[in-house]
This record gives sequence, structure tokens and C-alpha cells, in this order.
Amino acid sequence: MQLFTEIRTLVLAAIADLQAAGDLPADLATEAVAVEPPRDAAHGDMATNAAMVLSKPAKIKPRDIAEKLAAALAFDARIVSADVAGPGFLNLRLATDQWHRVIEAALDAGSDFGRSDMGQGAQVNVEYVSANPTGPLHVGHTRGAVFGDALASLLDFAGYEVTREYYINDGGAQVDVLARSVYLRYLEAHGQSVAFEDGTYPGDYLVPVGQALKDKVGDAYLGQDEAVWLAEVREFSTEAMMDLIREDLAALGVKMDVFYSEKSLYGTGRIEDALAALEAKGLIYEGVLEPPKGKLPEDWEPREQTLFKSTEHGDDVDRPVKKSDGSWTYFAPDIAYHYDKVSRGFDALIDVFGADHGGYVKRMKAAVSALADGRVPLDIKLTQLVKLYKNGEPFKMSKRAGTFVTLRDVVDQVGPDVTRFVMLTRKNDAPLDFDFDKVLEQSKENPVFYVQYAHARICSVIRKAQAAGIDVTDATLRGVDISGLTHQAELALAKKMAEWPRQVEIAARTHEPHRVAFYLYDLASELHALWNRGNDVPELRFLQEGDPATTQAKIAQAKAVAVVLSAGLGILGVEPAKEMR
RNA sequence: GCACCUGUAGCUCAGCUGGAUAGAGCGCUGCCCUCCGAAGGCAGAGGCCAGAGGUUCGAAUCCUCUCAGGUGCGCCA
Repeated sequence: MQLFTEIRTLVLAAIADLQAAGDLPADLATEAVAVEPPRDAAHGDMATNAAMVLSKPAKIKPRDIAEKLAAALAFDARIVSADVAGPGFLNLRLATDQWHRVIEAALDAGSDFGRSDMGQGAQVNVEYVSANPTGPLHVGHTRGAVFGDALASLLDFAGYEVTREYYINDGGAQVDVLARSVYLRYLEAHGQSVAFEDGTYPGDYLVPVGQALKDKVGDAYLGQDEAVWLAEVREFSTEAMMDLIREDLAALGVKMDVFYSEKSLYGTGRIEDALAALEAKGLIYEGVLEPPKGKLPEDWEPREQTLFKSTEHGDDVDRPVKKSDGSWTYFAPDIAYHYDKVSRGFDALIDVFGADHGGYVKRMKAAVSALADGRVPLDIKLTQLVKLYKNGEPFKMSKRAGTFVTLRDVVDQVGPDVTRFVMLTRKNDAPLDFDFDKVLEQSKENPVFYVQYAHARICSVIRKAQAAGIDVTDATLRGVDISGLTHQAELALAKKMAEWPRQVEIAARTHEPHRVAFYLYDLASELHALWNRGNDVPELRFLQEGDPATTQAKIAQAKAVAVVLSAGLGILGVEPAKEMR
């Protein structure tokens, strides 16, 4: 149930009536007609811009249209009043029972309340994390993981068919470095002392991998040339790293549908196929690139390379797909990978990258645009840096000093729920401050706590009602008469709930899951506000002693709020708290 | 030099993809707990939406330019 959509339909019907009566021209575009909550609650429950939008094409003054619309809408039982205001706004006030319907709908739908069919089952591929398989995930990856996962859930909730995908960069030089590093640990496991030079990974996390390699092959690789063991060790090491990463993701509650190997693109003709597709469109040529202006690399010399004419699809310069020695650049398998996604039949692609990949966006979009002839949109979401604080003091990460903070460090300290929620309290393209102490604080300034506390309060009040012998099972609450919930504070809460399905659609359309987190905070505020009013106004308390019917009605609303909270938290991947400890 | 992101209250940030008098939390000021639902509540002050032009009925939002901060910029991934 989407009340705003229903009322919009009503407005559109009124417009059609006016057209039939000859008060408005027959052909009018109505897409821009919106029904929204007004910024100021004093203006009513909903406002529509219909008159202003239609004014120009109809060549009628907005207020004149608004007057007629108001008269037409007044016939509907759902509308209590329709007032023309300002430049031509039409402010609508809805009948109280409409808000009660929202509560009932939430109780009926349970955690599905707010689900939308907006996506129409379109297939969307969300690629996220995609960290190199060379070590554990760190905080930066964590934000991308949380964001991508929440976005995927959000789209699912909004009616899309979602595939969660991880691209394993196991084809490039960095996995050779990994293999050599593991080989050093392998030697160490055999009692040799080794030196980790620049260009190797000295992290402790490779110690058990070296040991495991020893357990597997014994001394077979000792004293052997790299040519003998490199391929094997690379395979073994990336497997081990992916196991590590899968565990990290599991600790955060992230589960991928597909792990896609870059390596599988090599030697299988898939890169060649993708580039052939581009070549067929005349977008591949041999050429020499201009040197970048301003920051000229010391060893610059012009070289002929195989280039992709990405400028034809919005890029600033053409991009090399082959190095001057004829081998593929990193871009080439990426093109092939996205070509594969397109050929798997997805209707839309989303990539979640770290902000340091910003320079990659245009060429990737150009590639997809070219490969899919513009039919498959690719949206690339960049997640900004996470700045870490402890006791209000920033602390720096340094890979060399071994003080870089892993996903595990964060999740082990504050838990997956807090980690996930906090990572979504900022929009993706804004930097995020993460303070280990503040995120655990139990106060209003901490949104995680505030939202969880609202849910816990509801659970608590339900428990108390049960203890008092009142029947508050879901089935009973669904049938309870809630027509007595007419206090302004109660209606305000119901109105906030009514916005949920709308917020879901906005968040899904803009690919911005943080909107869900902010909405939940607002809803929690409204719940707490009602709760606090109970201090001064005893009739507003959820538990009404000696009046089980009224108590049931109030609990029904509380339960409905809990339903929305848990639906929202579910999208964020956060478990709603039943009690605060 | 170019591209992308960001610039909103003292601070940290929302702001419905163009709507009405721009919002929240913190901080600040003033009230409110012997008890009944205070891990708080109520009220208030605080703004040239970085700046300048433009588009239109209407701009924090769209376009152009300027300024400031961040990120990235061939044969790395």
C-alpha cells in the first residue's frame, strides 16, 4: 500500500474528469504531477503541484486549475479538505481512517510492508567489494561491502531481481606478488630465514598460508626455480585469500551470489570476443596517445598501442586496451567482464568502487554503452574514505607499520549491526567519520542506538502487555479496532509510517540506501516523541491499565512501527534489537 | 593542465532528483525529575545554502564561470 501513489492516482483521475468536461485540454503530459508530503505540516497531509505543472501547456492560470481540481477532489471520501495555496499548490488533508489503513496495512504485510513492484522484476547486477585477493578486507572495503549489500537488498525490496557479484582480480601481476610472498612464508615454515623486500606482502596473515602450503606439498618446492612453482602457488594462495575474504564477508553478514574470476577471461577467447565486438563497431584502432598535461611522467615516450575509442561514448580521451608490448591492460579484461554481464541478460548494471577509482568511471561507462548500444545502463557508485577515530582522536593507518585496520578489527569491536548501520549514516560520496567509541554510545546522538532503542521499547511494551494478560498476538492485533487512535501525536506517527513505501522507492530509484537509515531515524524520533508525550499525557501511554481494548489498539500501532523498523533494518542488514543491554 | 566528487547554522550532516517561511543532532540560552514511562523532555537564539551570472511561474537543487578542499590522471591493478 502506497498512500501517496493512491492519492496521486486520485489527482490524475480528477484531471481526467476536468479534461472530459472540457475544462482542460485533452492532451496533457502528467508525468510531472507529484503528490508529496509538504515541508510544513501546517499545510496539510499532502500537497500536489498539478496545477502549476499543467498551467503552461493548458494555458490556464495555475490557481484556476487548482480551484477546479479542489472541487473535484472534495467529492472523494478520502479527502477532508483541498485548499489552494501559494502559487497554485493544492494542499490536501486526508481522513483519519486513511492513516489507520496504513497501520493495518503494516500489520497485514509484516516485514514486507513497503515492498514495491517498481522494479517490475528487472534483472540488476550489483558488483561490489571486488577487492584484490591478496589479503584481508580493510575498512575501506567494509564501507563498499555494506553499501553494496544494502543497495542490493533495497533493490530487491523495490521489486528488482538482484544478483550480488564479486569480481576476483586474480589475473594480474598482484597475484604473482602474492604467490612469491606466500613462497617466502613457505620457506620460513621450513625453518629458513627470509627477507620481505619491497614489492612483496609482508603481512602475518600469509604465515598460515605458507604453513598450509608446506603441509600440502612438503619440500617439493624447496630450492626450485619460480617457473616450477609459481602457477601452483598462485592458485593455492588466491584460493586461501578468497577463503579469508569470504570469512570476512560472512562476519559482516554479506553473502554473494556470484564470484567471478578475472582469470577465467584469459585464454578462453572472451577478451578477444569483447574487443571484437567493439572492433565491429569501429571503436578499436592503433594509435598514439597524447601525454597527460601538467603532470608529465619522467619516462614518457609516445608509443603506439591498441586503443578503444571511448571518446565516442563520453570519455575524455581514448583508452589503451593493449600495452605497447601487445599484452592486455587491466581495462581489457574489465571490458570483457562487463560484456559478459551484458550478455547474461541484465537490464541494469551497478558497480560499487572506492573513490580512488573515480578516474575509471567514464571509460567503464563508455565501454558498456558501446557494448550494449546504450540499452543497459551502468551506474557506478563511489564510496568515499572512512576516517577512523578512537576517543575522538583520529588514528592513521599504515600498512608498513602494520596498523591498518581490517574489517575484522571493526566487526569484532563493535559488531556487524553497528558497523553496517554507521556505514550507512552518510551518503556514499561523502567521507565518513567512524569513531569506535561514539558508535557504541547509548544516547540520542548515536543514530544506531536511537533506532534500536525505539524497536526495543516497542518489544518491551509488548512484553509488558503480555505479562498483564492482554492478548497481543499478531493475529489479534490485525483485527483490533484502532479507530480510537486520533490524537495528533498518534496520527503524526502514522503519517511518518505512511512515508515508508515512498522512501523505499526514492532510495531505490536514486541508488541511495542511506536514505533508509535517515528515514528510520526520523521514524524512531516520532516513536520516541509519542512515548515521551506519555509522561505528561497519560492517555497517550501504550499501556492503559484496566482498558485492554484501548491498550490493544495502541499496541497495534506500536507493533506496526516495529514492523517498519525491522523492514528498514532488514534492508540495511541489521538485526532489530529486542532489548537494550 | 584536465576530469570527477565536495562546499548548507559555531560543529557534524539531511534536504523528496525544480516547489511554499531551508531541516536534524551536537553545542549555546531558558524552563522541566520527592512520585506516576527522564539511558531525558519542552521552548528559543543561530542561515547571503562558497561567490557571480543565467534558465522559469518558482533554484540549495538545473546550466555557465570563479573561488576553496579532496581524489584521480599512458605501458599499475
